[in-house]
Amino acid sequence: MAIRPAEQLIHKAAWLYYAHGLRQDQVASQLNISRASVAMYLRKARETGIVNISTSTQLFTDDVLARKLEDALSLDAVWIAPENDHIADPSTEIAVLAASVFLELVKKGDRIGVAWGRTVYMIADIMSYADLQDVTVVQLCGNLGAPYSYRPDQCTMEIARRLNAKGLNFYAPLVLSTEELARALRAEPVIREQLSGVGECDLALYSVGAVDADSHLVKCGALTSGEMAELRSRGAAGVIAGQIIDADGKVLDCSYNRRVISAELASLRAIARRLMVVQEDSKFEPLLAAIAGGLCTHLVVGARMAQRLLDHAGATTEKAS
Amino acid sequence: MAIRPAEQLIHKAAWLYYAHGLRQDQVASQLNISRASVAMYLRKARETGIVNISTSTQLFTDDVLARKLEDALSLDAVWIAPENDHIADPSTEIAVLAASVFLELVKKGDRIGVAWGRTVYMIADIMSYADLQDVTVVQLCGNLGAPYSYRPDQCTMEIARRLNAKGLNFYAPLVLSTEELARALRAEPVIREQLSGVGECDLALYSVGAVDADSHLVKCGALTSGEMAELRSRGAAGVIAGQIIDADGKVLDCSYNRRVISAELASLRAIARRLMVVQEDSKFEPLLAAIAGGLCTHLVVGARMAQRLLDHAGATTEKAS
DNA sequence: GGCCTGGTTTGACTTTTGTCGAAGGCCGTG
DNA sequence: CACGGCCTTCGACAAAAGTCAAACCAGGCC
Repeated sequence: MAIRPAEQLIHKAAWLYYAHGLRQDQVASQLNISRASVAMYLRKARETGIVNISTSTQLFTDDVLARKLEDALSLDAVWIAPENDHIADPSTEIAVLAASVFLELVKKGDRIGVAWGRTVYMIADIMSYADLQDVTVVQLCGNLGAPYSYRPDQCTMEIARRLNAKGLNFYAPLVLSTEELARALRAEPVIREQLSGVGECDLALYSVGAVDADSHLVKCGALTSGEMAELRSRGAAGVIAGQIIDADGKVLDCSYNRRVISAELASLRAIARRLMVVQEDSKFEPLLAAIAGGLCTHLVVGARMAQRLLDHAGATTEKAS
Repeated sequence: MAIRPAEQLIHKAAWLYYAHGLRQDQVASQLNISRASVAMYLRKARETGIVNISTSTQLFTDDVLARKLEDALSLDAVWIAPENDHIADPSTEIAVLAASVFLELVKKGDRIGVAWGRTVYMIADIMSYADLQDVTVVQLCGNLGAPYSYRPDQCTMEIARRLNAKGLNFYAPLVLSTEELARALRAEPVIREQLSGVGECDLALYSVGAVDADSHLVKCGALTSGEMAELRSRGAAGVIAGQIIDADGKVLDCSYNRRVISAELASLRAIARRLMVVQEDSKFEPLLAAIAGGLCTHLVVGARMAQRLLDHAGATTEKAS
């Protein structure tokens, strides 16, 4: 597609201003337009990712706590969002951090798997725009048509839009009513192709869900709160990409899981960089399960959660020795 | 190494300002410092690459001319710096563009080979700072101790400094007086290791030198202008990483080349991304030679040079058909 | 202890940038 | 061809950011 003249101007203005360091009025006279227009073009350039302003997230990895956690849980990298005193909203803080970390982890040519949830959508919503060309964002699990604005396909699309990337979503329900139908659907070429493509991803972004009545699975009607309670008593510890896992991070053997259309945990584990983001303190056990299952290599959490994880890790190794 | 408190503050200020979008006075009151300090911290943050402002160089690849050149010369990507009307200084323009392109091509964990020359040093000098952690910059060829400020080791070091990367330079002379000594020196473990490490680079940055009396090789006394003229009559077409190549981009069979300590062209060609930058219009033949020898995959040139290259390519294919 | 020295920090000032309503074009439509 | 909607551009004003000399502080040295 040819670049529209307006876009040319935005590029030129951004180039002169940011690369050459001219002032806005100098840019304006170079391009024979008013300074106010330059200001507008520059705003657009920032909004569309033509210019990219990113801040290093080192501060949050360089923490002692973060280092200890990396060692204790043998993760590749951990970022810890502060939660002390005057941080207005810790969960937003975590999302902002996660968005930055995510953008730092994305490389050109990457294929990115994205799951679904409030956290992921919040990150997508906060994330600044970038101009990665040949990036593909794929949806990791089927849809939950629901009164929610953060459906799986929405998460995928929004992130793709922000990155200027190609979005690949598939429109299968997350969960079907019979195992038979799920099996048949998984065998469908379109679906099978999508699911097998997950293993070729370079980067994954997801959170972990809790197994309680507040879970989206319950809210969206995929499970009743009674069923959820039952699964819980049978060892359910968390939800990853729509699937229920036990405390070891293995897929729980249950009818629900067999009725789900989603990427297999094995293909998730095949993704080199798996970024997990957890906002809520209440998701301690689910997170432990996900970590136990080797479902994350990179982790973004709040300070309180980080402390709990470290305490827990310390306690278990102590017991072991 | 522990982060100094001052650096912590820079990080925090940058984070609040750029990631959260607070105003400077809001940042100031959050951190209990004056707004002026915040402004200073932010400048430092930009200068040290803690925040990264980069503008897409798409504008310069999306050119029709650039596309045609990519096809005609079968290069991976070509960037063309405009040279029309009110561009004050085309060669600076090319360097600025090259610096941006270079930064766009660098990925984390890369090993980067850097050659030497006025162009490369100018790029290094203009290039903005970045905070790549595990990047290594290696020197591609021996040193020319000389009254020049852009010696090979300087280029390497400066680029490493800007990227916050590790610089690996080796202190051997570029050219020795006897072939024997050169052979012996190349066999030295330190040198051999460095030279063999070149093949493992992911990215190379160099320009091409002309074979005339203005060449650095002559200016630095490695060759007399008489010798240079003689080599020229024997088919010398350009200089790459200190070595003289013929019109086909092959190493010229001559005593000088045998006395040089530098990366072999074969190991240069083994580098996946080879960014060549040419500023001077006079380097047309040397550039042709380098391209013929497959020594570049990515090219940054001025508009006039681009046009000449395209005309030339058109002429040769016409003749061939 | 007094006294430099180098680097921060500050308040006051200047310059630059963001924004807004109004005016000006451009294009498709009636 | 006039009209209205939509987007761009403009000038002027308000807000924000950059800058600088002076004050300040800590640490090393006499």
